[in-house]
Amino acid sequence: MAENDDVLRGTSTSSGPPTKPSIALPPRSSMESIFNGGLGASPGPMTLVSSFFAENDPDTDSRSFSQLLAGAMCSPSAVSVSVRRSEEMNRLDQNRPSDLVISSQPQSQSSMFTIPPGLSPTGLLYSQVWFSSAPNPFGMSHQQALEQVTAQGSKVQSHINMQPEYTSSSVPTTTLIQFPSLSANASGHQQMPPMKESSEPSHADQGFQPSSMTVDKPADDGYNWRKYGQKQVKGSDCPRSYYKCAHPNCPVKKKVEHCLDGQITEIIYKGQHNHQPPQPNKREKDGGNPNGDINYQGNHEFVSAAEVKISNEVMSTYSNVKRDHESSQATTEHKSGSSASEEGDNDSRVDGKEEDKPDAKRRNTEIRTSEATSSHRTVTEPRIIVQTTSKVDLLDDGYRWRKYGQKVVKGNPYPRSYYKCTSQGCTVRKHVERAAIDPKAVITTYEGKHNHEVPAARNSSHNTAQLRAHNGAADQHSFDQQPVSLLRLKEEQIT
DNA sequence: TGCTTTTGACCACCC
DNA sequence: TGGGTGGTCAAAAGC
Repeated sequence: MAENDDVLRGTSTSSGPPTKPSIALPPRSSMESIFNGGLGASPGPMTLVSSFFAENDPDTDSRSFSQLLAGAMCSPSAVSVSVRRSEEMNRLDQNRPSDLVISSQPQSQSSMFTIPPGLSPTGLLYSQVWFSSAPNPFGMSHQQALEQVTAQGSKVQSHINMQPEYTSSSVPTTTLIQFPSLSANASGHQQMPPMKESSEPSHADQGFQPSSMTVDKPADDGYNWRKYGQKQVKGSDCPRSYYKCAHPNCPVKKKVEHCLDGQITEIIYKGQHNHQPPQPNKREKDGGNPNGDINYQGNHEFVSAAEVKISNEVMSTYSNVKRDHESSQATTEHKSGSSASEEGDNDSRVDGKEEDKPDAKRRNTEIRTSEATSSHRTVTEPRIIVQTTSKVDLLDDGYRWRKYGQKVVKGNPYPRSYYKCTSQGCTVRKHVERAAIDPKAVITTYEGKHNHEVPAARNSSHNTAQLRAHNGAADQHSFDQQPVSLLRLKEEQIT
């Protein structure tokens, strides 16, 4: 999908042939299969980042993280451009989520990527939807790309700031998977009509549009569920259905909110399966899951399999087009590159990793899939959040944050942390993560826009600068009062 | 006939 | 303490 490539580079379609990236990339690893699964040829947003680097500066190794970012941001079309979802971008490609923004923030210490509302770095890392249409010229997973990026950043020793919240001691109690939207309706960007889960043939030339899931049975995540209740949730048009895992003695429940049009707006899993997912057919055993996109990735625990399943479901919805045309290729890749995600392997890794998890995490796990806002009804990317005990933290951007989640991602020994602004009525969230390779490289994602002033006690100049960068970008992108996410790649100082 | 879904009612928790 | 809300139960209905 050349159009996507153009979008990713922030260039127009009129630009010349892409320069071959020269960035040195790590070889593909088994971990990669987590992110590319059957879509193995899919570059993710972080691949995009590395692509930026490479494209604009072949000599990436000699440059700092910031320089790399700056270089990336200073690509001909990206310089000081808040691209947003614009008509121009619409022209470039109507088939991609519209809100991916790559912008330069001159006033910021850090370059920023503005990512679609609700799309967290995790979402980016897991993103396989619309990026999946483009071939991955690097054979690089999103996580690897992130690592690559941050590894570059690690070479720079300036202003490294380790945030004290990065601890692995938090006891997660709840896992959420959210499907924030990638596409804003407010802009009038067209949406696909709700797609049936996987049965309807698709054609790429019809224009692939991401869409929320429409399912006859909610979230076929590999387990069998029995509906035991339904309620109309106040303040929502979407009734909420309650399901229990049909497996005997399995405590897992899930709540599914779906609108009248059938679109699932939220899926919340609670608890953890004490059994293996049923294996209705041999497709998965053969190394290809029913959808051919993502296999079980065997991530620590059963619920992780469910996460992948959910991701799988969504991806399968979105990748119908791709699958129709690339099924043979995908199958080949599955067999060769994703064998680690076959169920057998999954089982062993589930058991093995399980031992490394805090018990509390295994006790109560909840997975949520949702769209970020009611006005963003289109695509969804899995965002994985592990809720932990509530904790109020002061992070160095001046605002008061309450840590509400943390997630350890496979391949990254450092947890991701999730914070909410503690100000009354403020919905801004912050997502902080460290790179797997270099913990000094930190990615902070702000989601939303503060509706209040910085708490005075924390309103230092340094913080103000960061804040300005944050809110400045937010202002820049908070069109239509939609939530925005700012993915900040920055270097912080270890204290 | 048995399983699943629907739906009203009840219960518990939180503010 | 009471009302509101979410979660669950269980009988009825549907398949």
